[in-house]
Amino acid sequence: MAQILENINKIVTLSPEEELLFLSKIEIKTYKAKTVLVNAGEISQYSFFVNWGLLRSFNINDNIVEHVLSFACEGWWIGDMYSLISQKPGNLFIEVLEDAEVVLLSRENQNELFTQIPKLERFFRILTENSLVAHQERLMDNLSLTAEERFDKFCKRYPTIIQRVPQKQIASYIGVTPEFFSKMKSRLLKK
Amino acid sequence: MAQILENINKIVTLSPEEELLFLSKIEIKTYKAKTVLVNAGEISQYSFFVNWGLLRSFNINDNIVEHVLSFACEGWWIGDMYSLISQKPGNLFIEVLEDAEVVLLSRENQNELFTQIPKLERFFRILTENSLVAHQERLMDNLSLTAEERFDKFCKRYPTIIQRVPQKQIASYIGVTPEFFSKMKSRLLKK
DNA sequence: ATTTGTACTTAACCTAGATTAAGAAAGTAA
DNA sequence: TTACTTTCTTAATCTAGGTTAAGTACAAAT
Repeated sequence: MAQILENINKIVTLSPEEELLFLSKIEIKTYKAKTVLVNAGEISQYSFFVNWGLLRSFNINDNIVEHVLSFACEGWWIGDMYSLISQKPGNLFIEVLEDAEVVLLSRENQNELFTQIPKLERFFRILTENSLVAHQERLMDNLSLTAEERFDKFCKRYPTIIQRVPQKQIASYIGVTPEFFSKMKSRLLKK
Repeated sequence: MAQILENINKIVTLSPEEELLFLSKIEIKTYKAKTVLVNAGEISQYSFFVNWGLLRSFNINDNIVEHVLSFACEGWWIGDMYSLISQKPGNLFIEVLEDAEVVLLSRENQNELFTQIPKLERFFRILTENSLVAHQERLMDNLSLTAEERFDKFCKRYPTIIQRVPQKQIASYIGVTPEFFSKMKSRLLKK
């Protein structure tokens, strides 16, 4: 039930009172697959932590092509950070891919918690640092690796995701069309 | 002299004593152009804040091609975040492009400051959040925009950088070869 | 059971950008 | 001032990956 506390306590140590305070600030909801939690154009109010199930964030460009920014399964956070921190309309959609139980933490509550429990600000500071490093690496990979190499890295890094999402979404994540992904895959199988 | 304090006070408010404590934890150095502050393969110990001058971070892939991750001029931070937080050998080089005065903040001192002055942890949390958002956008841009559109965005976002660095490094930042960049540029001039 | 939609494949053709190579500018060092 | 190095340009050729289009394989919905 409180696996989110477990997740937090891997990085900082909350006292029982702090844990209670934290729990009083969150909501838990379950969603069916295909539910859209955040729409582009809206101002985001929530970060999401996945207890179980699977979500993704993506944008849609002018040519009506989707690009997957991230997947989030058990134990991962997801949100439209740009909209959350700027409080301007975001560019991301966040959608449920598999029925999911999700912890909702509102921006206001999060900011209150930051002053009430500095250790939580540390937790999110570290979380954000790790996310930044991952994005920097993905950016450099997109600049210097081939699609095949990016796919290879994706498989090693997120072996469980591959079984769980339609392959066109993996194609989108690594930055190729579904058609090319299919061609590449059959090429790899021949080896 | 203390423009770094000005920079911090735009986001959080330090008391005079906190400012003094902070100043006691940093070093200021000047470097000549072409100095390399961080080498790939080394474990990074410092974050850098640019008082004046210009730095860049980049990596070199297996084919000996450079890819610029970021530029940093007056008022910007730069560092090899991956190596700093993991304390493993990094993949980045950080190099001085124009003679520069730089504030050095060691990882140890930064961590001490985080506990001594929680507001500083907030400052860096917000800084990291903003950087993450910028990297997310750049990632999506690389997936969905043409080289020309990325160049256009770069010009609007960093108008001063263009005058100051060799164009092959802008090419590298937006993710094209110098030859293609040159072709694209002359194509744009004809319009 | 049949339609409807969504995911995946295959193949022909196309293009943005890479590669290779060579020369012109321009900065730097002696 | 000359020589050396680095940057930039131009042009021919090449390729990773995109586009278009048609067909297949399932699910899910009626």
